[in-house]
Amino acid sequence: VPRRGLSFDPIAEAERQWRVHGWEDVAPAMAVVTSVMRAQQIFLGRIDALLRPLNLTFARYELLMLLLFSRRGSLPLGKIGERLQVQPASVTNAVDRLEDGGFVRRVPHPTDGRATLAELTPAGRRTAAQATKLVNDAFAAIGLQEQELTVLFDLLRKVRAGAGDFQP
Amino acid sequence: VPRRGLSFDPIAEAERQWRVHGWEDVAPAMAVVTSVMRAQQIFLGRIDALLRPLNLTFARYELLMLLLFSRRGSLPLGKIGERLQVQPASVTNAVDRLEDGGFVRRVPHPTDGRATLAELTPAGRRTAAQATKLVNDAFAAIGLQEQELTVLFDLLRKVRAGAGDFQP
DNA sequence: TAAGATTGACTCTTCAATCTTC
DNA sequence: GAAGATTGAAGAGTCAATCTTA
Repeated sequence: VPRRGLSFDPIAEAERQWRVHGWEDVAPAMAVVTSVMRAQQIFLGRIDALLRPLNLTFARYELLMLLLFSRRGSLPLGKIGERLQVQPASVTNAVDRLEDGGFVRRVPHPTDGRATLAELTPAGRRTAAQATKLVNDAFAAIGLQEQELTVLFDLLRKVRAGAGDFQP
Repeated sequence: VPRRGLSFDPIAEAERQWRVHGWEDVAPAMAVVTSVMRAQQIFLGRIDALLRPLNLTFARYELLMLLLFSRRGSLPLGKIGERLQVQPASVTNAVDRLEDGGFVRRVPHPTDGRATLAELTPAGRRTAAQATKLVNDAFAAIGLQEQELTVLFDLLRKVRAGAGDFQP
């Protein structure tokens, strides 16, 4: 997305405004929240654009990779939502699309009549590998050094843990 | 959102899987991208929940604050989109809702017949102040120290600049 | 009763097409 | 023709309600 860049950083400018208006104490946190929002928008836009030709989105790609890394190439939908930290409705939606694309099959759970498994098809396996090549290029293009990535990850991990996302 | 936390970090687990499957070189970047996605989800969920009683969302709140910080309390919709880095359609949508809520008025641009201004109403000014109290609490609850926030901001700024978001 | 999954209503986002005015 | 704004369609997310099975 070659949207023309601004001649200044709008988030830095917003932080300045917060300070000017007497909220110096929360200005840095505000800037961080806004930066996270914007970074997410950038990442998602890039990756979704890359994956579009494969009939995938980042959300569906994550689901595909989770299945690929699973022992049997299949998982109950509930387990998927738990791992991906999304609502059941989102899992249903993503699996619907993946099934339409022929990447996944719904299979009844062998022992629990309430549950459904999403199972990778051979096409799903192939496409996951193909998509990973594309996505890896996008990851590499982030432009941070190994150590910076580690610091960034650790800080965000602290944020997530603080929000009760998992037991640290 | 008191969703029960997992007993492990699903993103750290995903990174481990990437390493196991031979993508050690991109695993840290993958973990960062996923962490940003998740942090955004957390922030947005919290803030939107806080603002819901005021009939605001984070997107609308940002627009309100941009107007509040502007010289005249009004800006052309195009300028708003540029500053907030969202599409024109998103601005139209947000202004529609804010207008429904009585926080903003559409006013014809005095010199350019094509353009429209969004102008704060007195209620909009009051509500913006009220919302800021709530949002500031959420910001303060991030749980990072001043210096950590600075480091986080700088790293994300580098990511944004690398994506061509603005001229560094 | 509770768990697993689905559905429908709603919000926010993007994109492409359109309309008016410069 | 190009800029500013709006519209409609499509995707993904939330929540609340529902249906089936344990």
